Amino acid sequence: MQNRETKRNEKYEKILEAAIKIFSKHGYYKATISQIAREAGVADGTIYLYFKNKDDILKSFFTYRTREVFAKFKDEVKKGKNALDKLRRLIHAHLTAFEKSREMAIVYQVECKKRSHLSKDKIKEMSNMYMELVKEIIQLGQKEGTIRKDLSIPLVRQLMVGAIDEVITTWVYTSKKYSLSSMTDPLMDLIVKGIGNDKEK
Amino acid sequence: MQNRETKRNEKYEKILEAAIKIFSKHGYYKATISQIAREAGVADGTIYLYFKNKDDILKSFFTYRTREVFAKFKDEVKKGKNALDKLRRLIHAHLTAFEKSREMAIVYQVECKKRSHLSKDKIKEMSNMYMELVKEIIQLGQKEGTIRKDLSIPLVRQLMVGAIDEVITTWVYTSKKYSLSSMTDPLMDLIVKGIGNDKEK
Amino acid sequence: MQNRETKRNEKYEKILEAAIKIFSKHGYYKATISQIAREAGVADGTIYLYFKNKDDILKSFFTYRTREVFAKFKDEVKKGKNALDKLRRLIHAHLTAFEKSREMAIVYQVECKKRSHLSKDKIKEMSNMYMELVKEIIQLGQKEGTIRKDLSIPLVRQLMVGAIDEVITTWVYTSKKYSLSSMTDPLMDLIVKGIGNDKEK
Amino acid sequence: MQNRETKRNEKYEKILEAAIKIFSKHGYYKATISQIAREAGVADGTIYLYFKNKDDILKSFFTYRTREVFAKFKDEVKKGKNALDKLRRLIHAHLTAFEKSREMAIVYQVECKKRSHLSKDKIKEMSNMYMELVKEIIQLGQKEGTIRKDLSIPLVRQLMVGAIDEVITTWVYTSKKYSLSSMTDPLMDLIVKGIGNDKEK
DNA sequence: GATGAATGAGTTTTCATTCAT
DNA sequence: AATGAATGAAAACTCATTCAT
Repeated sequence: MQNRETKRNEKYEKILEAAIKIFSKHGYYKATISQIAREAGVADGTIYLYFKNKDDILKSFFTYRTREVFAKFKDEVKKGKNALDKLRRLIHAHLTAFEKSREMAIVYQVECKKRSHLSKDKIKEMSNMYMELVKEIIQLGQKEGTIRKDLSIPLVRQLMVGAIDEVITTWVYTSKKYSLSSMTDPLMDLIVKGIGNDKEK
Repeated sequence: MQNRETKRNEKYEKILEAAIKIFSKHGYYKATISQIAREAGVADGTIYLYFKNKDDILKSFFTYRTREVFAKFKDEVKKGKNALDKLRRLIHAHLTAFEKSREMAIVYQVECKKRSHLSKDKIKEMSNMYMELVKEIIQLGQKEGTIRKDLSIPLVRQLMVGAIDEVITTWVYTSKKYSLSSMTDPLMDLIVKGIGNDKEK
Repeated sequence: MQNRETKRNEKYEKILEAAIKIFSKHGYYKATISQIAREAGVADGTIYLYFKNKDDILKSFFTYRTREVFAKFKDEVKKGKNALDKLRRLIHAHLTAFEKSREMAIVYQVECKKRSHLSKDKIKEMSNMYMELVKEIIQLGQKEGTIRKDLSIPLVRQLMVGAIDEVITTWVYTSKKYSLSSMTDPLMDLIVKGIGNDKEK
Repeated sequence: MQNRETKRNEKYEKILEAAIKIFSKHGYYKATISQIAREAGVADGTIYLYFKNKDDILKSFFTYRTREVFAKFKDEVKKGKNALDKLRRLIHAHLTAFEKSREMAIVYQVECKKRSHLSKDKIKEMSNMYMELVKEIIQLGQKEGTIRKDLSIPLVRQLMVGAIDEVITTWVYTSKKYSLSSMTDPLMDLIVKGIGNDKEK
C-alpha cells in the first residue's frame, strides 16, 4: 500500500502534468485554473493545496524540469571520452530532453525560456549552468587540440543554445515528421565546422 | 497642411509606439488598454478607431515591423559583393534592427517570435522569407567555393536565427553594456568557421 | 444642466447610500458588491470607478458621516447659551443625527463604531474630538458653578457616549415606537443629576 | 480516570478558548476554522464534532459566557447590603468579568454585543435580565430613599450598560495601563450623583 | 472519535470593449 | 473623430464543510 507522502506526490505531479498540457494548448494566460483542474481530475480548490497560485505552477514546473534536465546534461558531459564526444552528448541530451514531450517543450520554450515568469536571477543562473558545461568542453578541446583557441565562451554558449532552441522550436511548430534527436549530428557538424569551406585553405 | 491620411497615420503610429513601450514593460497580457491610451495621449475609445482590438495592436506591430525589417534585410543582402559579405550584412542588419530599440526587441522576442498571437502561417511565412535569404547566400557561396556544399539550408537558417536571437536575448537581459552590432564579426566568425580546430587538417 | 462633476458626485452618493442600505441589512461581510450594485442601479464594475474596494466604501461612509456629524455637534455646542444648554444641544444633535436614518445608525454602530474596519488612530481621533466638546462644556459649567468640579473629563465622555450609544442601539433594535430625539431630556436629566437621591443632603 | 463527559468537555472548551483567541485577533469573519483548529491543537474536522458550524462556536461562547456572567451578577447583587452596595457590586462584577481576558472582552463587545450573530430575541433576553437586576436595585433604593423616585428603569439600564461598555471598550483599545476594576468607584460616583453641581441647592 | 484532504459554491476584482455625448 | 464612463463577463482564489480512512 502507498503511504500518504507518495499519494501526495502523485497528485502534485498529476496537476503539474495537467497544467503543462493546458499551458501548451492555450498559453499561460489563456489557460484557466478550472481547465487545469478538470484535466487533472480534481476540484479547482485542490490545486491551491499543492500550489500557492497560478504562477507557482509554472515556476514549479520550471524548477522541476531544470533540475532534472541539467542533472542529465552534466551526467552526459561527464561520460564523454573527449571534448567532441562530450559536445555531441550534450547536444543529444538537450534535444532528447525536449523530444519526450512536445507539450513540455512548448511550455518551456514559450513561457519559461523567454522571461515573463522567471526572475532575472533564475535566467542568469540557468545561463551560467549551461556556460559551465560549455566551458568544460571547450577548455578540454583546446588542450586536446580539437577546438579552436580563440573562442569567447559566452558567445559559444549563445550559438549552441540559440541553435538548439531554434531547432526545437521549428520541430515543435512542424508536425513532428522527423525525430528531434536525429538532428544531433547535423547540428553538431555545423557547430563544429561552421558553414565555411576550408578545402582551399 | 497635412492631409487626412497623414494625420490618421500619425495617431496610428503614436498608439503603436505607446503599445510597444507598455508591452515591453508589462508583457502583452498585463498591459492594459488604458495604460496604452494614457501613454499615447489619447482616450481609451480612440484606440478602437485605429485597431480592431488589443490583439490587433500586436499583430499590426508584428506585420509592420516584419515588413520593415525584411525589406532592410533583403536590401542589405542585395548590396553584398559576395556570399560572405552578404552574410555579414544580414547578420549586421539583424542585430542593428533590434539594437535601435530595446523595447521593440523585448516585445518582438517575447510576444511575437514565440507564437501565442501569431498564426502558424505567419510564423511559417516569416521563416520562409528568412530561408530565402539564407538560400540565396549559400547557393552563391557554394558557386564561389566559399561555402560548404553539404549543407541543409533549413538547418543553416535555424543555426543563424537561433544564434542571433540568443545573442539579442542575452543583450536584452544584460544591462546593455556593449553594442549589439559589435557582435556581428564574432558571431559571423563562429558561424562560418565553427568551433572546431582545422589547423591539423 | 448639470456639469460632469455634479453627476460624478451623484453616482458616488448613490452607491454610498445603496451600500449603507445593504450593509445595514446584511452586515458588512455578508453584503456583496453585486447586491450593492443592484441596489444602486449600476454594474458591479462601476463601483470600482468610485471606490478602491469594498473596504473603501465603508471607510468613505465613515469619514463622510463623521465629518458631517461632528461639524453639526460643534455648531450646536457653540450655539448653546450656557454649559447645560450646550450639553442638551449636544445630546440632542447626537440623537437626531442617528434618528434620520435607521440604516445609517445600524452601520455606524455595528460596523464602524466598533473597530474592525477602522484604524486605532481613526477611533482615537474621533474619541478626542468628542472629548474636546465635553471638555469645553464641563470647564464652562465649572466656571458657572453648574457642573461639579471633581470630574474626570475622559470618564464623562465615556459616560455620555456610552449612554447615548446604548439609547440609540436599543432604539434601533426596537420597532422605533418612539422618537429617538424624545430621549434627549430624560437622558440629559440622568446624566446631570445621576440616579441618586439628594433630598436628604 | 476521567469519564467520557469530562473528556468531551475538555476538548469542547479547548476549542472555544482557541476560537475566542482567534476571533479576537482577526474578527469573526476573517478568522478561519483552520486557524482555530491549529490553535486548539485539533484537526479541522474535529471542530464539527463539537459545534454545528462556525456560527455555532460564537453563539455557544455567547450563551456560555452570558450564563456564567449573569450568574455572577445576580450573586453579587444578592450579596449587597443595600441599594448602593448592590449597585457598586454589579458595576464591579461587570468590569471584573471583562478584565480577566482582554480577548474575551473584544469578542464580546465587537462580535456578540452588537448583533450580527445573535437573534433579536437573545439580545432582548439579555437586556431583560440586566433590566431585572437594575429594577431590583432601584426599587430597593427608592424604598430606602437613596435613589430618586422619578426614574425610568429601562433608561437607567441603558445609562449603566452604555457607560460600562464604553469604559470597557476604551480600556480594550488602550494599552491596558490601568486596571478595569479600578474604574468601579469613579463610574459609580458619576452614575449616582451625575455631573451636575448640587452644592447650591 | 479523530483526521485532514478534497470539495466547489461564492466572492471580489479586473479590464477589453461599447456607445451616448 | 474623439471621449471616457459604464458595462458585465470572466477569472483567481478562499474557506466552511464533508467524508473516506
